[in-house]
Amino acid sequence: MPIQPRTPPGVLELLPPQQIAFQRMLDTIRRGFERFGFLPVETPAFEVADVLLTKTGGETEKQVYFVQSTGAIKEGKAPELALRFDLTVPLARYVAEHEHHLNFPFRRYQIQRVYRGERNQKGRYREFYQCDIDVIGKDSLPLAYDAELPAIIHGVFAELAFGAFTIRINNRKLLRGLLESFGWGAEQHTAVLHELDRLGKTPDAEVVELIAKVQPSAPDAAAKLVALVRAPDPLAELDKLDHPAVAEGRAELRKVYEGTLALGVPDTQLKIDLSIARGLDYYTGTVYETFLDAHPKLGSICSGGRYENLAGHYTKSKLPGVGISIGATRLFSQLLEMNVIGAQATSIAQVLVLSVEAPLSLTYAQMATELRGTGLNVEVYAGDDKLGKQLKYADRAKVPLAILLGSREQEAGVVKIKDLRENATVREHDVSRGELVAAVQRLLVS
RNA sequence: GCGGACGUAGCUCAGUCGGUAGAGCGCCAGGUUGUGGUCCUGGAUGUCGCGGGUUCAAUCCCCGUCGUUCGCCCCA
Repeated sequence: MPIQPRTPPGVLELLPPQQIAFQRMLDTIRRGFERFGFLPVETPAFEVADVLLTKTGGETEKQVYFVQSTGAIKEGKAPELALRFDLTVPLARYVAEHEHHLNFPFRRYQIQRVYRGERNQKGRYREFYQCDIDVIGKDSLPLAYDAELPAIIHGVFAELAFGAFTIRINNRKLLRGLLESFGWGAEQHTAVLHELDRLGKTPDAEVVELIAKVQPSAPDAAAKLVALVRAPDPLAELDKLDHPAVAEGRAELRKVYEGTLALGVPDTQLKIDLSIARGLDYYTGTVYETFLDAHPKLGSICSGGRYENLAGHYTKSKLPGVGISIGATRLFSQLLEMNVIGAQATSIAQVLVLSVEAPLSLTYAQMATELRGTGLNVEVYAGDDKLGKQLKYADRAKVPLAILLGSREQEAGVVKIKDLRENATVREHDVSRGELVAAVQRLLVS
């Protein structure tokens, strides 16, 4: 009895047409990152457990997969290794470990899979890709880098062409100052920011109630806070507030906003939004979220921010950074489902050489090599299946062109190029053997 | 981690008030021994998610389990 084949729950495994589309998406992201000079980094899927878990508190730890050798299991030892649950913690370890070999400000990108032991649900995977870019400074990092990241993201999503999108930016110094100006202590900030982050997903009135619940001392303050955050020009409102932290955050936010515009991001796609708080409390300054205008329900498809000290657990050096991350797996699967991403098959091969007559197989190989020599992807159909079957294969594979050469063509000194594309006006072209490559190239650009 | 819904062919789903199952699409073959995507004809495929219980008899009722899915928590 064979074992029922099945994928483990919570993974996205694709058939080739979708895999090609996904790969293209990652390629675009990679190109976008490299255009700004970021350097590639890869780290292992697993880390030494205590190194990985230093930074994290209860919530994350519950989601970590531990890796254990069979020997250690037999001895009842605690697992030494654990799978990474994001790329930021491995980056901190990487930078701390290789500090003296890196060139600061260190600009790295990393596109790899991460693992989380979550209860699986739609759009929540246990294995998924993150595409991270971060800039790490030594001792300090100019604010100009905070402005560069949205520009990179803008470039990437413009090229991905998933439709109109908006990058929303905010500043946590400003938010904290704002909460202080309300007289609220630092210990309550995280809880309030967490509720504030719901704006946009949850009705304003409800958010007011939730904040009032966390901060019951001042019931009307919650409403005032939400009104301020939702104001059409919140920075102008904040100018009226005389508070040092608010002033500092406001100045940073303005500088980042203007810096990003200067890098060519249109102001229609970059918005200051004081409701963007981000759940993660290690962000200390600028924070980002990105939304597709036509699909607000997806939530943020790309987010990040500034952190004052990346690797405090691993080194005494002060390493501030700013980074942003695209959750590629979730984004891809959701866009695929909504038909934003074309699921139509495209073949990797541009040309398929058919086997019309077995004795000519060496000629087929020669033609394929010739075509590959010009940079084309070429496949040869081996074997003596009927032509109909070979063409059916070509059709399903969505190969644009098939090459036919039998004794009939050979005697006439020609090669037949069959155009299999839907919109082809001329289906078959007889060209002389010497013109094959040129003819194929001409057909492919048409 | 908590609560609800669902689980029948490769896919989408129908069905049986309890008597071991069907459609469409897809797949394979032929019509077309040098021509795919259209058309016509024929064909194959299911331990009715898994385990247990009730029953003469369970795909159907009950319990458990696994999986999927929706909401909450959290997050990409």
